[in-house]
Amino acid sequence: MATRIRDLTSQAGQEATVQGWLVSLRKGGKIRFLVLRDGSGTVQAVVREGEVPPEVWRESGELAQEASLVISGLVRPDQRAPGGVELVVRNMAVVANGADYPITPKEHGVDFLMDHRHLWLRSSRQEAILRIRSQIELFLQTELARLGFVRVDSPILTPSACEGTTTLFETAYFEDKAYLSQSGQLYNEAAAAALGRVYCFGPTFRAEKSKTRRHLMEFWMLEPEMAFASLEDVMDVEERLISALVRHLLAESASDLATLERNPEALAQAAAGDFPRISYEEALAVAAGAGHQVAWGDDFGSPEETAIAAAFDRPVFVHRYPTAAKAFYMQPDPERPEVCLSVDLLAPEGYGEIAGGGQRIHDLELLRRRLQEQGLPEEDYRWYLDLRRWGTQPHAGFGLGIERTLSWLCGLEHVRETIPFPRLLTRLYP
RNA sequence: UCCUCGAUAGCUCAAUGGUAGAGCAUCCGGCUGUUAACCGGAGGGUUGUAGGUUCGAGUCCUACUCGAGGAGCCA
Repeated sequence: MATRIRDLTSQAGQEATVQGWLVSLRKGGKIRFLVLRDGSGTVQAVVREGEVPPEVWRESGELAQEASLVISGLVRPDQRAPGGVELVVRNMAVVANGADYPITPKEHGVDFLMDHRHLWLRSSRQEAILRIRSQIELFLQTELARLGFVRVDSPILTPSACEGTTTLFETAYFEDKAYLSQSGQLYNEAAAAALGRVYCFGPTFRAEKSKTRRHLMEFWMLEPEMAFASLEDVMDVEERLISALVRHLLAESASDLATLERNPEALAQAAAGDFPRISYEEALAVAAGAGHQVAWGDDFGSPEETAIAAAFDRPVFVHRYPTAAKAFYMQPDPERPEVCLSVDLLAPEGYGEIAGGGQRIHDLELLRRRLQEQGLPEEDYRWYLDLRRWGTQPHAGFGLGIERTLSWLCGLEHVRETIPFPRLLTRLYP
């Protein structure tokens, strides 16, 4: 079994074999430096004429970027080697050489990189982002399990528009039509009445013609749902999850964050928890103070969200939006029915809304009335209404957008880098 | 759908309306410690498409195509 490059430092003075891809080749007259990567790290391999078989010497001079290699040699600490350890090559097998690799160590434009996304993934920045993405997905699920949540997968093919508002991708379902899920929430509510605390995690689809750095047509959402729970419970769980996640990443993904040049100081406050909780009306005042006048009843646009978030040093909850501005299932505040028990979590530094949720309507008649008011056909929601006929209870949940969260945590310019193969308004390739 | 900006070598970019260039990549040569190595040489172009103005258009005008950022909508 070959050694992974990140483990080489512990094998100084020993022979080792590594397998990987050529990042760069620097040639002297009788000495060559091969930088190799294998997904766990990079290492410099040194080839000297006369110290390797003649065919290895010849082949080492003909290698192209991204050639795949198996190299064996002596692991030797050396101040001159990047990372402090290098591999003195004794032998090398060329698994595959190449030519004219499109992505060079120089600058490239976005369109070019997106066209070569399948190769772009090999760059150190993309590696770091994908590792952090994996950490986030793993950690959040582990943490939810610790809190007693059960993962219940919701369907991706759905029979009709669940929320009515957003545009759905339509697909053929034999003689019928089906739509790609835009949220697993309604199904989560059914599952929560079975298991108490549940979450779903999977891709969601929005056929909106959005073309900004915060939008994808296909993105991943983590949606917890709790029976016998309130708006306050939602904020408690969100704050606990996010702050624990930030602490986890600062500890476990420090080197990847460093690769991305993400300053840990920018995340220190979020790691501390204690996220401010302000009402929609308080948020209106904050926006107005920053020069953004929003009329009561209107939702915040992106510039307003950014201004509100900028007033705080950590993520901020904005709760109790106008009922009319939110989805039909949001529970109106019993004391003020014109606002509902909803909450958005806004990330700092202009990253905007990363989570949205709230308390759901549990009263059958109120829910029917809200469906009617929004012009939604009751027969489409028969099973959803059933949840209020038998064993109904106050329940609440939220959806956390993985890509926006990742974008914020990594300090990225655009969510397109947070998902391996982004689906954008004008891009379905590769 | 709307607003703004853009498209020149494989890539990133230059070029007062007057002979289309550079760096990187590629190929050839040199160099025994390189760090985005360096030095010398070579090849590489229907300037997004179609029209127009002009003695002359990469440059000015019109339309279209494609892309980027933003708005709306949202996570």
